[in-house]
Amino acid sequence: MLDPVSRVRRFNRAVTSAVGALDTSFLGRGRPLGAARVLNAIGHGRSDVAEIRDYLGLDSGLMSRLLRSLEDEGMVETHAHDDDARRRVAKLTRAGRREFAAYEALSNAQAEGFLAHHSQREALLAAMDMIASALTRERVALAEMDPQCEEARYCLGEYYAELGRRFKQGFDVSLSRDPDAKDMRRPRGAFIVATSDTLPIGCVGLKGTDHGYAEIKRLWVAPAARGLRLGRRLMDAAEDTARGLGIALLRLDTNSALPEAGQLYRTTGWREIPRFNDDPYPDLFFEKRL
Amino acid sequence: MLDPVSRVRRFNRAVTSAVGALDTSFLGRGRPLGAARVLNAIGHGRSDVAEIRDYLGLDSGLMSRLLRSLEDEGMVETHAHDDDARRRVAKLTRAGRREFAAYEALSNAQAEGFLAHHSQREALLAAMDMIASALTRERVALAEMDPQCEEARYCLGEYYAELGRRFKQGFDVSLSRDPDAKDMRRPRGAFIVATSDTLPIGCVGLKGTDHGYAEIKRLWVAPAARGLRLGRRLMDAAEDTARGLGIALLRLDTNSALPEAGQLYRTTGWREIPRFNDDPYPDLFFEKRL
DNA sequence: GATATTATCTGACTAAGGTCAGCTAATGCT
DNA sequence: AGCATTAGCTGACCTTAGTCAGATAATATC
Repeated sequence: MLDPVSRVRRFNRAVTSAVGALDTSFLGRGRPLGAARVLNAIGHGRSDVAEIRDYLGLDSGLMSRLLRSLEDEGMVETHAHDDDARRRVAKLTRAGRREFAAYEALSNAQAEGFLAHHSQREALLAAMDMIASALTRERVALAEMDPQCEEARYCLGEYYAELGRRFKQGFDVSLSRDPDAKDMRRPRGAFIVATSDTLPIGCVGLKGTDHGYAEIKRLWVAPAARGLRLGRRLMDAAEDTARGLGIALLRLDTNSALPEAGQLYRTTGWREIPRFNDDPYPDLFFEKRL
Repeated sequence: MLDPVSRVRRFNRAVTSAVGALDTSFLGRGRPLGAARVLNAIGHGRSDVAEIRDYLGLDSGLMSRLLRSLEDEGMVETHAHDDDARRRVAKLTRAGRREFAAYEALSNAQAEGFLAHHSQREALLAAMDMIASALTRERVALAEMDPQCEEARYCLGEYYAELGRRFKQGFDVSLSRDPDAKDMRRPRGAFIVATSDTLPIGCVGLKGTDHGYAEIKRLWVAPAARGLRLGRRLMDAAEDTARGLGIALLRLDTNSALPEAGQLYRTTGWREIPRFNDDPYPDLFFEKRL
């Protein structure tokens, strides 16, 4: 009853019936689930027939028939691909977009229903984020992004908020040596964001300098994604990027109030060095030769 | 991307594919899912055909055929019920028990796989408990249990641990006026446990005294189940039980370090009264006339 | 004892999902 | 130009899940 495996299995049971309920509500629109899935895949922007087939794991014959039935219903139109007339591209008709919106409304309603009447929404959402991250761990994607894009700004905002909570004296970005966005763009540096199924869950910045080394900045992992060794993956990616840019020496600063960060650096080949800047927040300094 | 509904839907997507993976692994044993479910239901102790049918939501014709196919495979034997020869009782054969064990092993392996390589197991399990409780909120069952049964002891252990964390001075059961188990058994009192799909998630004790009133003791709600208004449900059940036992006056003590408890009492008809015992831990005392 | 109710089973039927071999037309390669 | 490959389509077929109307036998009710 109380061992970890039983708890996971209890969770599985609870979730299985919830998933079944959503499927049932989808059936309410009078269309088999297979066709509804295809329609939704197209609505979410997947247009290439092969891409949809791959995403939904369908046999090509079945896919073809489902697409045909949606065409007969007037929900979908297909055209030959511009570059390759063998390939087909599907798009929603006006009626199809209306139908897709109805499915979206159902999904949203069930999500809202789940949150409704729960007085600890934020805790519940954090739990869901954590589980979704754990379940899709092997599908976490790292990608270089502009340090001023929406995803990056979200990560940095969360990062600053967390420093504010964890530093006794709080954290004020304007007092810190805020890296210039242009120093974290190629070819001087880079900014890497980890996303799990559209949700940003971590980031790291590689900041170019004019002093013969680059700096690692803004390493952050969302609370929901801790325990997945994402920090290590981000650092590996940042170091690889640095190597690719021909950078031979990396430095970083951190604070002893973030022990898990120091621990990560120490176990991945970083060497503690004396203070190399006058930023008021850090009290620990590291260096790594690539 | 970051609004609550998107986060719930991301969770749904993650979980849907995980559930599908478990179903697929079940298919690996060469038996359709329907038959596998019946076999597992029997393995988990459901023997009455009608009970299984009801649990799995199957049509009686379908159920009959699935049971027949399991019999043909030699996994299951059915007999007429002792008291009513119309009813049938199913039990696993030796081969059926072996097959059931194989399914159990699959379920356990996938649960263990989920937990494996995750360095924050306890946080992950707590998140799963919370979500499972929220999903099965309307299926939380309150039942009177013996205050010394396994479920009750688990709840009390968690309750003491939580007091230890929340009281500045810690909590030592032996210093508190630990209610005698016999005072929380009928007809003097009762002990009520809330369970969600086998997991105990809350409790409350009704302790009989010889002073013309009964006391509410050991009200506890698991962290994973907070926000579901379970505390209120437990209190309602305890008060109903007290009424049923002919008790006209209830008292309780609590501590201002547990503000949510005080809040609950104040909004449900309890009236603050002066200290009525010499227990060192409580600093707030309430009374309610039924 | 007759009649109604029940628990389960059987046969007939349907929908949905899925597989597979072969077809057509476009494209890539030499 | 000729051949192989690729993307998608079609027809034939199968399994699973599910529904529904009786049939059968045991039990409950009057």
